[in-house]
Amino acid sequence: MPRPAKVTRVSKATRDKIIKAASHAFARDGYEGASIRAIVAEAGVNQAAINYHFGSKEGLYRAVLQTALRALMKDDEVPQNNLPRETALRRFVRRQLRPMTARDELSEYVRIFNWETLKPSPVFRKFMAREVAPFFAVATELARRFLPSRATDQQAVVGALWLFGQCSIFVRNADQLANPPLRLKIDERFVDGLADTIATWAADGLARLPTRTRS
Amino acid sequence: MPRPAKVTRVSKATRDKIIKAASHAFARDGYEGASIRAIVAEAGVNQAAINYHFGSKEGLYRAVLQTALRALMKDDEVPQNNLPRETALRRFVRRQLRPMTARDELSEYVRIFNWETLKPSPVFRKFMAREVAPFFAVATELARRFLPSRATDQQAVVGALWLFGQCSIFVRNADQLANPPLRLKIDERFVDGLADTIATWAADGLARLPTRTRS
DNA sequence: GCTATGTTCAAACGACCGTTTTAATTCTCG
DNA sequence: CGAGAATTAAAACGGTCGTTTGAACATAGC
Repeated sequence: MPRPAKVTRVSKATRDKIIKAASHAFARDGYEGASIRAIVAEAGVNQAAINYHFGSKEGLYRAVLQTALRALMKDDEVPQNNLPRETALRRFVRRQLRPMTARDELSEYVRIFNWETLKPSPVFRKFMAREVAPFFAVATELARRFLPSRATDQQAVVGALWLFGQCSIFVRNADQLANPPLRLKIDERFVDGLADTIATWAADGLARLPTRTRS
Repeated sequence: MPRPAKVTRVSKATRDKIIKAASHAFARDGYEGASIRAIVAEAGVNQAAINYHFGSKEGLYRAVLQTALRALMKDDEVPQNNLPRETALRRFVRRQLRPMTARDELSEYVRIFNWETLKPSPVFRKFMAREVAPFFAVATELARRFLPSRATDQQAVVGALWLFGQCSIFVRNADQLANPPLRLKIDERFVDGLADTIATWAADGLARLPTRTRS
């Protein structure tokens, strides 16, 4: 099981092609469902290249998760505390909804994480346990700006989770919304309006968080 | 590919054992991830029994979906329109949250449907397209009781979906909530409180559905 | 009890899986 | 340029998958 020591120009190109194709495959079929043969076919590289460059399928998945997390956190890492909380919330929601229309890398990454929430892979558990924390912290901070000052940490976490949930349900079901029997036309304007709606609901909901939640 | 003509006593027992084990497996690993060999091992039957009784893995999955849907719709089919809308909403939410604590068949069925929302199987698309409709209609009707009278059908559908989403995100992440770093103690009392919270939020949110949503 | 039919069983088939091996090719650098 | 390392390539390995086969077993009806 040789592994590259020096990283040459060509090998980097191969690595990038593999990761790109692997993101496609893992997003579409999940970790177990995606096959190495399908990935190398799409990437146009040899099958052994994956084991050579990443050691194993797990190693490749680790690399994809790394790439995904970096891309997803890129703009969220700087909490927009300088903005009015309503504006910050609206932007957060809109960003979460972006995969509904943007069929780009970002929506693939979101899908990979959706797979992980349903059946976490061992790779994910080990690798992500700490890396996701700061990403989640942004949402928690955002939620706290709307919560009553007496809210506990746990309530803030629940609020943040609630926030993610309201967005992700639409992202997850975007295709079903677009198809019969609903046939919603999901374009930028629709998502903009939806972001307004969710932001409004969420702001109201967080502000009146019942203290009974942790009864 | 022989199939049973008469259904005898013994064959029904075998069928039931298989369906029970298959529900376990499909809920845990999804349709593709679950293997026939694992199912028959858990059921304690021969491997060929599945092809004999259900024709194929797809046929078995169809039977499981049928069982699951029947169980999930059992009490929801009768819309509780005689109750005050707040009570009906609270009960609906509480029922949706039931799998958080009830580690019984019902929670397995919910998990199977979670798999399908992430990657619908051909079986599901064909079989469920119409069967799910009445189940979803109950939620839509419930949402409509809170919406402004001017709300369109599509807004009611979005409201219903929003309702499902608020519940399912907690169901889906129940395990993560219970584990570090949160360590929430998810018992009946917690879920009761959570149901109150969600019902309150949802009632408020639906009542002030912005008309811009369908811009 | 015998026959016919329903049901179970062990074994095998071909296909696909992730990984390894071995050899050829390409690149890097003195 | 040429030696040595890095990378690609093709083929094969062992394993699991869903399905099929053909014989053994259990059951029902006359």
